[in-house]
Amino acid sequence: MNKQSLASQNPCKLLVICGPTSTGKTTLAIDLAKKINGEIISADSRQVYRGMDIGTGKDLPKGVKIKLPWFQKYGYYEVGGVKIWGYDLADPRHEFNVAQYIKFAERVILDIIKRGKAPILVGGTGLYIRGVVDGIPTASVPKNNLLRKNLEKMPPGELFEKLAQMDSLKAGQMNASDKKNPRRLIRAIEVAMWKINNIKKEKEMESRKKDLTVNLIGLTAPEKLIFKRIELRVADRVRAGIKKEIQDLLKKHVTWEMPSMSSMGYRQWKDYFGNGRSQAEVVREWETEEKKYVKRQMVWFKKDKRIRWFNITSADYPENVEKLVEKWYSSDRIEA
RNA sequence: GCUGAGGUGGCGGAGCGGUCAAUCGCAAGAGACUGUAAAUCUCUCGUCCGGAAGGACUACUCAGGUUCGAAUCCUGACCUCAGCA
Repeated sequence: MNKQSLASQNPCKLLVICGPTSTGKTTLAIDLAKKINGEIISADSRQVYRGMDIGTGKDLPKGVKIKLPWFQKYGYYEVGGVKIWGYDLADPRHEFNVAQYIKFAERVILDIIKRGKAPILVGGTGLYIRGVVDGIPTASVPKNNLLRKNLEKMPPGELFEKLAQMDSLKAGQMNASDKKNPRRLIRAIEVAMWKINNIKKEKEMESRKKDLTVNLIGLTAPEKLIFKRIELRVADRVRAGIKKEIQDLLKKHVTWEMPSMSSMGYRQWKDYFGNGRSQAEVVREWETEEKKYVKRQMVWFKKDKRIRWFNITSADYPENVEKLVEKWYSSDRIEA
């Protein structure tokens, strides 16, 4: 089979811009979108929550409101004439997960392509990007609250034993770290159990295939610079009113235990409200957490060899990205 | 100046005669990740050799002392904090 025919089988092109936090992914994406007639889909596990704007860095210009087409339950923001999807998908009182995200993203991407525009997936949540780009076969296996509750208190060793009995293959694949990770073990058991009860569906699940050609672009910078930016950004967010944002959330019955509130820039304030923790301390910890997060992100992204990295300290990086992207869009060739 | 408490690894903080290179937490470094992913989890963490087992060395403010043996007991010096002046 030659390249031409492969290309015709894969008409959908998805540009991905990823990388650690505060490298200017969205800014770059907006500029690119203007040039290639694109629309942005945010791949960010926190920006999906409504009312969590300052802390998650949605960076929306003042007064911009979400636009909700009457026939859809999700909408977009328009920044500089560019549509951004993927914000405000969920109520912060509810939990949100990759499966929901994938479903959402696939629908929007398809819609964007149908309208003749170029989808640009932008974000720092590696798992969400992977979900869209490569798919996660077990993502559709629903959670089982009763099971989770029952297993909650079980020590990792016992959980592992249980998993080994139900799905020895999966158990064998688990690495040393995950064998001690209760959350992962419980999910694995959940999946194993579901498979036992849904043998037919499992086959269907595996046969689903992606019909996308992707181009992954990563933005980086020297760690020092990223850290500096983080400090500035945290200070900005305090100034912009993160405290009020949190108070508003609390008023709307969002509580500290909810997954949404485990976000950086939120959870650190818990003891500030009530336990007399100082703002300086909150800010310090917030900065530290952001820095640790950058490292985790890099560990994740580094492993994906498809990503082409651009250092944002080189003055001509936007041009270089642009050139690459334009070339990619104009060719039918599939990227390796 | 007096009285009380205390000085332990980058920080917080255990240990209170031997099993202590020193529980634990944080920070730091490395890494994992297939429905919570900004989440969760793992490993390393005095120095040197070793993949590890292990070994060598230097350590619990400083200086002496008691003891077979001291981070742990005694004396003094320096410093910190709290209360009284």
